[in-house]
Amino acid sequence: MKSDGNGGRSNGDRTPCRTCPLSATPGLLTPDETQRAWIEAFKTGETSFVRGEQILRQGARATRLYTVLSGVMMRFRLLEDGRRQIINFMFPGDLIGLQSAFDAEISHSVEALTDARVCVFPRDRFFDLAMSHPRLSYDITWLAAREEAALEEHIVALGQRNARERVAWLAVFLVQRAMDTGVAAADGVLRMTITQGQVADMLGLSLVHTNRSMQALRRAGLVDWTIHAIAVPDMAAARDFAQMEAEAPPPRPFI
Amino acid sequence: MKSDGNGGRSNGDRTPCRTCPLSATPGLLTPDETQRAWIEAFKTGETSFVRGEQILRQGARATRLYTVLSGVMMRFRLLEDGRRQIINFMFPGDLIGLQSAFDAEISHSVEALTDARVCVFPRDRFFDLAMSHPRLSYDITWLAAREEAALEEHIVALGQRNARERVAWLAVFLVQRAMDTGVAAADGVLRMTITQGQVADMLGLSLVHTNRSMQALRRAGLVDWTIHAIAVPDMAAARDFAQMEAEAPPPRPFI
DNA sequence: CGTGTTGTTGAGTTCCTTCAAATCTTGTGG
DNA sequence: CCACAAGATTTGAAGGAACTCAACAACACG
Repeated sequence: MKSDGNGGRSNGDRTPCRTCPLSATPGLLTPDETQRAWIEAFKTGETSFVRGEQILRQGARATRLYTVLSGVMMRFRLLEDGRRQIINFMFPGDLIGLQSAFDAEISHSVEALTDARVCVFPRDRFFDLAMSHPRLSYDITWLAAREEAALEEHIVALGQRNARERVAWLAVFLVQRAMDTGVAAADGVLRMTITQGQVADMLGLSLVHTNRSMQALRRAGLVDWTIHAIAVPDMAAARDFAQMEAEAPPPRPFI
Repeated sequence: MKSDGNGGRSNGDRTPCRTCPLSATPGLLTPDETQRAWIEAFKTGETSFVRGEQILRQGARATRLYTVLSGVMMRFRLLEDGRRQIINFMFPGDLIGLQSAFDAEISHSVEALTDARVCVFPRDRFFDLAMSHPRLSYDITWLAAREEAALEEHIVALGQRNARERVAWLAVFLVQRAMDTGVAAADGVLRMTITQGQVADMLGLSLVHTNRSMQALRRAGLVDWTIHAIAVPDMAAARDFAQMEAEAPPPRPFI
């Protein structure tokens, strides 16, 4: 094991794409044999991160693209005065650092929220890949469009919902996403360590007010969110409270 | 002239891509001769919209993709109770409806903020285009990634800034964007009709508070925003007030 | 068994919203 | 060209949502 420039430990075990763990994920569309071969050729290795480690650092020059193999990550932006805004989350199958394929400097950091493992691709071969394998390029565009839709949701949440609605919205979003990607069982409980300070930074609320909002939702029986786990006993009720529309996301491709 | 299903008037004048008005825009990378031919083959026509008309309607099934040729548009989302959140803006060269290339139902509406003209592409040929012309597909991914970065900014603004900072942020964003795309001269003044109600819906603020914030910025000499025009006399000062980082966007490709 | 991190609670203040009404603009028809 | 209606902006006042400051309790880790 050796440490690479970006932190995290790359390790010799390189899962062949044929036995990619993501193939077992119900919400993901497994690529066909041909695509798999292309992906395998593009891939340079794998890296593991422990909870709290950073995959990308704001302001750095990006040299890689990643796909999440296991674990959950968050993407955030730091302001000069130290304030932090969490932009969104990455679950297995999500692509990390697509913007960095185009920009010299990255505008955000990415940190592991749980222990995580990622698949590594070289940034400088991305253009060639896109030219020679249009099908993969198409799937990447698909992923980018979907990511955009998620950010759209986040904007609506921040712009139109009050504190308790935001907390409920985020809980439902995370638990749903986790169930879709196999990170959580289908029982509405996501076991993951998130501090209230992090929740506050996702939702644009103060820590104290976040705490009180979480308590209110717990008393109401809608969301029981502790540092260890998020539990949403009745997804429909919580969704309703947060004014979310039920959506069945179509299966997504992955790289 | 005849009206098509989505509103707007398509008209017989079809600008050949060779003389595309976007070529004159400083912030846009004109495609080369080969690409231009592909684009021209993909294009089905042009449509004009007057201020207030809708290009896409939330919940409808999408059949087309558009590129803005002239004018400014906004993309927004309606909640069940009538609240509205404006997601972002489209300036010349921006692609409209990329998500609709993948999703059956669109999650937002798009409306013309000024009289506008768009270039129309058929959605059902998008996949074929991506397969046969990887270079165009790559550029579209580029655009999607850039759009994502803009939404990221919006999230930071809503999550971390107070009312006056948000108004200043939006003013700078719009004026800068307008100057980059040739919609406004390089004098920091964007002549465009935007009501305070619209501004409120972009920023997640009440109309009354939006009004008071705008007045405060006017008194401070930072932003003079009337229904007819946005004036930012000193971009650097306004940017500083809104805690924005100065950025020189690289030229963007367009379709 | 300390020490640092995270969560909880109380009190006071600020920011933002809501409601309501008045003024100003703009467009339209007579 | 004026009168009028509809839409947009402005102002005041009061209430509520969210923030800050500050202290303490619970927990996790070496």
